[in-house]
Amino acid sequence: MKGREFKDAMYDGLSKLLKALSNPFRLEIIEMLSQGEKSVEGIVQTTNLNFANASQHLQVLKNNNIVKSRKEKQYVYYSLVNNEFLSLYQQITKYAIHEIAELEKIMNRQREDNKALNAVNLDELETMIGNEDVLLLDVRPAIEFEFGHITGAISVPMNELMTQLKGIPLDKEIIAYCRGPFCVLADEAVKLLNEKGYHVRRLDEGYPEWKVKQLEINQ
Amino acid sequence: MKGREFKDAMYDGLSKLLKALSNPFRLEIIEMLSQGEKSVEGIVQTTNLNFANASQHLQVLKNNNIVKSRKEKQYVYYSLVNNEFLSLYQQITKYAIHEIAELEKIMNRQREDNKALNAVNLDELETMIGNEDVLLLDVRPAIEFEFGHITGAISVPMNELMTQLKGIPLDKEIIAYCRGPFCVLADEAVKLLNEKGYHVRRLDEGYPEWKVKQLEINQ
DNA sequence: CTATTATTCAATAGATTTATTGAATATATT
DNA sequence: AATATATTCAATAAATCTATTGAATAATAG
Repeated sequence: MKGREFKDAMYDGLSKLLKALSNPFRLEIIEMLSQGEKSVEGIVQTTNLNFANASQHLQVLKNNNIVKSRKEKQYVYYSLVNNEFLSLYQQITKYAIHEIAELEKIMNRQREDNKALNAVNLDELETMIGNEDVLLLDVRPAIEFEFGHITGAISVPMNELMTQLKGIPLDKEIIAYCRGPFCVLADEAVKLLNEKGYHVRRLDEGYPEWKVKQLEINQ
Repeated sequence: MKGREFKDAMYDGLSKLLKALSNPFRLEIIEMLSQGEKSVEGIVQTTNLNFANASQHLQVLKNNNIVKSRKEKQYVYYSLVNNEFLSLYQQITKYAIHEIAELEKIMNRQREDNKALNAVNLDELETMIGNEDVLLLDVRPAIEFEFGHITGAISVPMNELMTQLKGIPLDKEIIAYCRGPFCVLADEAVKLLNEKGYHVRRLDEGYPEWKVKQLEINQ
């Protein structure tokens, strides 16, 4: 293989990976799968995609080694191929949030609207964990909490927050978190709890980011 | 802005960045610009693109805040927008090389063909720098060496290697490097020098990777 | 002022990507 | 066996991306 052919082959392969990532729906699917495996139906429920379309996007991700699948009964469960990919995805989103001015602006407006501007970051969270006066609140759906959650968190899914208010102490500092920086569940939780008089902030990232950070610490 | 609109806006913005990156020629342009600024003609010379096409790809990169340009006389000089982007690009390529089996295979074959399999990595290089018996050889074009090079390296552009052989000592361990992991200049240098009896290996990455590593160390 | 060089613009055809639709397949339930 | 459910497949039209071509612009040199 001549030098030119080699370069072409490498850039071709790299661009195929990036092409597979360069679609907003597929990015959203990746975020969903970074919470744990999901059936196609699970994907359909939390995105605006129909079955055939979701399946098609999942094929693209699978053909590019971004997700893998296993079949159980009539269901096909998809999940991210490994933590290395998850880490790469997070590095890309982190860059986008901090270096693309337009995205930074949109994000600030979203957080402002939901009184979630003074978010806690993962480093700050670390110093707070174990503190008796801090309550870590996971507002994702229960199934995602079961697949994995930040140590010490309690699960109160966003759609049950109103009915479970009595279980949440008014005198603690509450940190709400969800799927990641693009997830709005924690924003909604902050807004709602704030109006009820709670002292609450959101984590600026989510469970998958915490998980990757733990992996890096323990390696 | 409703939660759904927010998510859509963020994933849209992120996918636009990735779309701008998902073209093999644009990736090659990025690698060229990570050596320092270049005029459109400079890009045309080292890629297989014609002027209009190169200019078009450069516009795409510019519109997505990946490169910036300045005009001097009749020339337009393009460069990467900042080191944060350079670092992201390198993280993506690093993932591709190590986690995409097909690319890893192609790369190993390329290195095997050019006797460059036992490459030195940046950590190993660090322990060798300053050693009197090690000669660090930059085989990129002279202009790229001038824009920046690894401390202590000497410049012998690949196309002058044959004529400058007498200046290269036979008794030293030689480490050749060039633009990065996809660059074949160092492979060719290893092959040529090897056949002439030199003790030579290549750096598995290139000058831009060394530069980003220095930035991280000094921050 | 004219010619030359570097770059961009504009138009277009071909290739690729995507959403939609309806049918096909596979597994479980009755 | 018949039905229901979950998923994939196949075909297609619309949208987008890309390379090519030739013209337009801008700066310099003669």
